Formats: sequence, structure tokens, C-alpha cells
Amino acid sequence: MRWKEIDTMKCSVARTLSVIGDRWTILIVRDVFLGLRRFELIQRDLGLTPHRLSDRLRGLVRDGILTRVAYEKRPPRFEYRLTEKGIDLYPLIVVMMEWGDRWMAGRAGPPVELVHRTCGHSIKPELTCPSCKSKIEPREMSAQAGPALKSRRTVGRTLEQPPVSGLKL
Amino acid sequence: MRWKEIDTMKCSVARTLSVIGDRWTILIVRDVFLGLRRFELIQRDLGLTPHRLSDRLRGLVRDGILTRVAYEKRPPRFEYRLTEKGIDLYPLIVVMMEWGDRWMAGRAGPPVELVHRTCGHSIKPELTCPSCKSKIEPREMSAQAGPALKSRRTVGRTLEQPPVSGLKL
DNA sequence: TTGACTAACTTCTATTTTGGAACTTAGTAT
DNA sequence: ATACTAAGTTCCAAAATAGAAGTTAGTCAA
Repeated sequence: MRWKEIDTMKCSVARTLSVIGDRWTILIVRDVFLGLRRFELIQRDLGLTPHRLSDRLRGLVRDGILTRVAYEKRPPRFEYRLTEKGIDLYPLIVVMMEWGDRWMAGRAGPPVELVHRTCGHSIKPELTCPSCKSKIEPREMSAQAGPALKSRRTVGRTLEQPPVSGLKL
Repeated sequence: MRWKEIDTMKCSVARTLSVIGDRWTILIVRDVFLGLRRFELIQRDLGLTPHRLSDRLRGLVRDGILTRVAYEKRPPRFEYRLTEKGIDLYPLIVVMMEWGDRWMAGRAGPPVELVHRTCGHSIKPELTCPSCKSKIEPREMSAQAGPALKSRRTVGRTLEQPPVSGLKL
């Protein structure tokens, strides 16, 4: 399968990757979250070529993650802002950051901390169940076919790892 | 900057991407979560070439996300299992899935639903603040320098989008 | 004991994507 | 007129990925 066809998969993870799944896109979005909204600043921060950045920004605008806004008429200058769709990528950035903090940070510790301004604490956000309000552990979850996949009944029981291989999915 | 040097950035998001940031890796991990643990099954599900899959699996084992376990001696057969480090990628898969469900699912609706077996409900997990227990909205968060980045004080106030550009970070 | 089949790969080559360096555009500032 | 800036584009080389075919270590059926 070619990468271009990835969004034809019946899988929301794959479809998400079709938009933000290349090398630099997530880091560009992270930069915009952190306040770097202009071409030159992002380019310098990430150390990528103008060509690549230009391409990625065009893609992000096309896909509705960013908008290109003139912040100055003469000379013409532009900045990139997150749309609602883009802002909604925040949890993704957060969980990537948490995983990196836990598994990839050296002894120096995490480079960045998150602060919940509402309550004032420095926190590590957790995935919780909106129904029973408890923290979600991976082994407590199952996946089942949703509206768009009625044919198969059970898609998979996540995270059971029996010694045998008799999976049939 | 070359992609190989990406893990030298002082950023947990970048370091996470250095492990799972290429085209197929996340989808491979997703498949293993869903119970597809064998080479051939994953290959068929994703439609990628054996070469590519072989490469990626080798990488995932090297990085401690998966382990390669013989489930049969003669003939020699292997399956791939998630390590704790790999299981800890579950929130990442979940938030990608949620974003895809919200922004990329057609009118057919989400392909897959998550069930919290503990409470029995079909749910959409939410990021919450472990301190004040409320759901986290992107605009309520700030990022600040952590242990490994003491020099700069404020890394960025996330998600404020003033009309002007006077950011100095 | 040959021939077909299977899972888990590897090797080779063509195509696509990414990276590096230099150049362009539309201005301002001296 | 000369230098400087932000936001790019163009061109070519290098690296990563895709497609097709071949390999290894076995089982199974005739």
C-alpha cells in the first residue's frame, strides 16, 4: 500500500496519520502551540529547510489544521494560527510528551512541564473514563466494531497476551 | 536537521517521534494492540511489503516496544508482544483514534468503539487533571521549563492567539 | 521423495520523499 | 544604491519506501 492511500483505511488512527503522519508535521504543530507562528521562527527552531516547511505548512492549511493570516500588509507578512481542528490535536501532543518524558528523558528529567492554569498545579494529564471517572489502564479496555464496521463483531480484545497464537480476527 | 538527529532535541515530543515517528510504526503497534501479533497477519492487514515490516519490527524490538517470542519451535515461528513501554503507548493510540473519529470519519461514523470493561460502557476517554479532576481544555494549559530546561523560564503559553505577532519566546 | 504449502523473512531495483544550497520577491532602513 | 528582512521557490543529490522476486526451515499429502 502506498502512503497516499492510507486515508482509505477504515481506521481512525490511520486517517489521523494521513494528516499528521509525516516526519515534521507534529513538531510544526507543537511549535505553533508554543507560540511560534511565523515561518522563520519555526524554520529556525526545527532546523528544517524552507522547502520542507513550506510544503508542510501548505498541507496543514489545506487540511484545515492551520490558517495563514496576514499580520502585516506592507511588506506582506504572514503567520499561522491553529484552527479548532488544530487545537483539538492538543491531547495528542500532550500524550506524546508524557510518553517521551517517561521513556526517553535522560536523568536530566523532562524538558517541559504542563501547568493547569485553572487549578494552578503542574500536572501530568491522565486518560479517564467519562462514565465511571476512573483512570484508564490499557488492560481495562476493549475495542469493538463501531457504526462504520458492523460486519465484524469484535475487533479485538486489547492487550490480552495469551501464550498461544490462535487469533483469528 | 536530519531525521536521525531528531532525538537530540530537548523535547519529549521529538524524542517520542524518534521512536514511533515514521509512516508505519504506529499502525504496527495498533495492530499488535488489536491482537495481530504475527508477521504475516500484520503484513496482510497493513498491505506493506515484508521488507518494510521486517525493518520496522526490528526497530520496535531494538527500541524496547515489542519483544519477539517463539511460539513454536519446529518449524520456527515467532510473534511480537508489547512490552510495558509498548503498552504505555495505549493513550497515544486512543487519542489518535478519537481525533480521527471526530475529524476524519465520514458519515458512516467511527469504525471502532472503545469499551471500558471495568464499568461496561462504550466511552470516549478524556484527558483530565489528576489534581482537580476536571476535564482538560487546551486553553487552560500552559507549558513551562522543566528540570532539563531551567535556563528559559516560560516556554510558551499554549493556545493564546492574540491578533498581533509580538512573540519573543 | 517429490511437489505443494506456510510463516517469516531477505535481496534487488524503481519510485517517492527528504535534505542542502542557492535564488527570488516584496518590501523597509540607511 | 546597498544592505537587510520575512517568506518563500527552484534545482539537484541523498535517503527512504514500494514492488516484485527469491530464500529458509520446516510440515503435510500422495
